[in-house]
Amino acid sequence: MGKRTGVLEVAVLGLLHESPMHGYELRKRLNTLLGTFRAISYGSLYPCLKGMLQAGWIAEEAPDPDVSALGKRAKIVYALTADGKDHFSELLAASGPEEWEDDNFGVRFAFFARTDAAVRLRILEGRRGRLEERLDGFRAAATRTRERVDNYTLELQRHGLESVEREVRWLTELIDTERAAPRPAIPTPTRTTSEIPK
Amino acid sequence: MGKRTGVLEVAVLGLLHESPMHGYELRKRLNTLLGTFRAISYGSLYPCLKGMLQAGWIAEEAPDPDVSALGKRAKIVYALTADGKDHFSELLAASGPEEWEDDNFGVRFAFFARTDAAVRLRILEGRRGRLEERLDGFRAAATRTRERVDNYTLELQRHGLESVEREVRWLTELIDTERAAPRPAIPTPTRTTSEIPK
DNA sequence: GTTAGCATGTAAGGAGTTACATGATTTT
DNA sequence: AAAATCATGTAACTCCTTACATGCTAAC
Repeated sequence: MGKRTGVLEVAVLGLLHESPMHGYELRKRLNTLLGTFRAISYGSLYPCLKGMLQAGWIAEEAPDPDVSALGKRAKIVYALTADGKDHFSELLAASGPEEWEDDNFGVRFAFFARTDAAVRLRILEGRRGRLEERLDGFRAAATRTRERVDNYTLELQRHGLESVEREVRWLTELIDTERAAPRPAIPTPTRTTSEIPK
Repeated sequence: MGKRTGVLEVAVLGLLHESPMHGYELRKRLNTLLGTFRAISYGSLYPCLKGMLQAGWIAEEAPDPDVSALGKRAKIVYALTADGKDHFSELLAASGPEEWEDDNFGVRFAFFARTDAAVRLRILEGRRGRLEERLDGFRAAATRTRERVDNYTLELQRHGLESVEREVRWLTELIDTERAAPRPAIPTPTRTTSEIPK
């Protein structure tokens, strides 16, 4: 299935890969993972979980018997299935142009520890290339529009340019480090999924 | 009407405020204005123009008679109406929390030259405050999650933190400059709209 | 004369948001 | 006993994108 995989799905898979969790907690972890800016809402998360359940990538864990015995409503804890683990691995193996677009890059980088070293490198270089293209476009536009534009617009463009240049330098450092000492991807999740069959 | 005004609409109004333009050109100017990253597509722009026409903020200029005489299809050139000019002024007068959110801030800043000095200052300070909150959240999360997180995630967060700190310094410089020498908003468009009644 | 770029659009859909609705549990 | 925050969801909507469709015009 060519299901267009959004940032959210990857992030959820990645977090559940570490350990099972319920929706509310997932959302909090998601927001620190994605940087506080991308504030995921429940209106996005729960439908997403629903879809992933149907796809068979995650499953509800058996409710805690201690809690159920007390007549309390147990939290719905989700865990990765074997299929979900496979699916996540496939996603982490991808290194096409989409992986270094603004939105995707963040999530992909966040799970680099589990990503193959060669894929890591390709994504870092891809992103750097993308940003360098952007710099070229910027600078070309700057010489074209010079004088026709007020100081504020100019200042905004200058700041934007510097931000991108800074990110390029950051990427270069990372690439150099990767090349000097390529670390293998960490192989196993902290928890096996064998107990939760599809 | 509480019509939720998107980035696109503000940007179009602002550009047409400088001079009338047709859609294709507008899109190019839009993309350099918004920074090459936010690549507006025709599928967004033309429906947006359509809506703005209906709202009465813009109007089609009379086609160039020289071109029409040759039997060629004239370009559709849009210009601000008096209503559109008013509407744009109202938008530029807004300085609420929405104005310093990531998406809006860029456009608002781009048109600072036409924005009232006091409003400018409030937006800059509002944004800085917003980013500082974000820094606090970041750092709190960092101390909470320390050690529970791998090096890549850590590195991503570190870089994000530094980027935000950098933007805060930038804003502080701008605010200081504004306070030292507050410049009045430039008052008139380069072209009056009196010739294009609603 | 064909490729590249100019110019205008529409239809379908994606990835999320806001606002709403509900109720349990913990803290003050 | 009130307020906060934990916890789970749904419905409607927004803003924008992709992919498509069409044709003109300049450059090589």
